[in-house]
Amino acid sequence: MQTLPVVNCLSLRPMAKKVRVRFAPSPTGGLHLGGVRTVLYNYLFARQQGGDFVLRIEDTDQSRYVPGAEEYIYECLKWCGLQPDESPLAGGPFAPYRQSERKELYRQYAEFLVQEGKAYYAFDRPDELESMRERFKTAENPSPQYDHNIRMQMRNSCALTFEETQRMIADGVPHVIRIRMPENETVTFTDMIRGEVSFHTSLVDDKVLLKADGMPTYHLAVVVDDYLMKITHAFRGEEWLPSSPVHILLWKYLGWEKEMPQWAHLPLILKPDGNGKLSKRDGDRLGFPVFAMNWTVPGTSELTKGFREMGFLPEAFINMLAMLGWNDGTDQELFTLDELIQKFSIDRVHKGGAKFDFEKAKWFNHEWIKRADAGRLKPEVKSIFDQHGIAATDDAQLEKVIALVKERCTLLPDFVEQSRFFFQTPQQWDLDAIKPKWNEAKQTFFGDVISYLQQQSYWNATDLENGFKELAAAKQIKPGEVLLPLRIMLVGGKFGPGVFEIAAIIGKEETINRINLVLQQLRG
RNA sequence: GCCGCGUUCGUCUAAGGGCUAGGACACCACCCUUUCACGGUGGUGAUACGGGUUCGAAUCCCGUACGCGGUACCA
Repeated sequence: MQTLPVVNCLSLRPMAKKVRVRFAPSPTGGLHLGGVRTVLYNYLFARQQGGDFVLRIEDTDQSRYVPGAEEYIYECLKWCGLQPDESPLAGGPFAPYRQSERKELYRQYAEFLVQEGKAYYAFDRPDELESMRERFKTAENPSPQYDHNIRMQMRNSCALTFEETQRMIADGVPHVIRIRMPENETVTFTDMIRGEVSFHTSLVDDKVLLKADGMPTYHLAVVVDDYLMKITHAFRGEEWLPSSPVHILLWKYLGWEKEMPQWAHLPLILKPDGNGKLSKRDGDRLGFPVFAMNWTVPGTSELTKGFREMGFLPEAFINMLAMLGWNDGTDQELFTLDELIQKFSIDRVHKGGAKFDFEKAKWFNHEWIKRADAGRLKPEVKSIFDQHGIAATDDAQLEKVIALVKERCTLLPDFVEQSRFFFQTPQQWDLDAIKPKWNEAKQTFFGDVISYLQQQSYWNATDLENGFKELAAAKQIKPGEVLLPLRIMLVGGKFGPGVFEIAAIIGKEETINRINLVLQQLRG
């Protein structure tokens, strides 16, 4: 008997290449919303496919090195719960994961391309490049490229003789290696999000592959490292789409075409007003965060606020980001990370850019706070209380308070305003809300309330409420007339959970104390 | 300029040739609530434009407009 075909299929499954994705930021500053979303999509895909998620640091531009930026990235990923399987910090089978530490590795590939005639040495100095651009600049072509049209007019190994080239290299003349873009080819590939995309090579410039300082550019490094690290799927921002033909040609020229990852160019996150990519500036201007966490430019006091410090829950932050450009096809908007892993699919990623809406972001956070149980919220709330000098020593009581006020909190710091009066006697009261309707009868009534409360041995919300209302009825006062004053006395303002819940928590002594305090002020 | 990618309520989006184009945020109104919230009900509000193809187009094709991205020895 032959094996059933379906069994054959299954047995072939494990042979399929293991999914490996990477997030490859350059450590130049805070981690932007869009960056975190790229991490997220990478992570979701990797987890769903049982693959690996790699963090690779693209620090090939030494002039843009910013101390602390790399640590900041680790911290962000940790906060978001999107930890890489391999990274400079965690190590892994393909170390090093920092491109600056892989510097020596890239040159051989660039030299190989030169030998193959797919790349060439170029000796042009920066000022020569600039004057070239000046010289060829016209109204129709405001930014001339270093391409096949002008290649032969520059100082490079295409235009110079073999001997001249060799001599200059021997003399140590600084040079770069550029890719030699073909003059008349069409590069076509299938993007997982956009479908078939094609470019004509005559319109793409001879990009620098290896810089004069020996460092690769992004173009070379991304191809070499994705190959060496066995990356199977490459997710990146849409801004990379125009240079994708260079990368695809590189995969081909290096002889790795069969190993090339599948590409997915993610839509951009746009500023809420007007158009354009969302930038740190927009956040400052409009008053919302753009970075995941606070970021201070080293050596300055220039602080950019982050979502974490502004009081977002990581669950909400991730959820919100996931929905910016993706949905599962149903009306569901609230997803846990596990649900996202289960349901994420690249073909449901939207093609167009999405304007960032801070109001919606806050809504996600509010929903997550409402859903979270008090225990989950406790560490965050405690730390915020610490910052505001609120001492919550009794854990059980703190949890009660959190449960009572969380539906009124959109951002974590809202817990301060919403629950300070549980722990501290109000310093100010909204007396204007009581005064207009205040009279002798009410003054007397609250005196009676105090005597009543003093006699109570039971102290819970239900009994207090019943007792208070009975007393009011006995004194011929409508509960509605005295409930608001009572609230102001206990809370200080017109907000907060049920008054008797509050009285139950702050206790007999403090309740009476607060009533007294306000009564005195009302008398004076 | 050139190249590429986009375009459904103000915003995020659903609808992959067939209903009054659905949901969410925000906004407004009402209900609940003797505070504030939560919750509930309802409302305003969109297929950029022009041509095709088709019995029928938000959906497929072409063009235009608009937006964005790229056009660095930055990523």
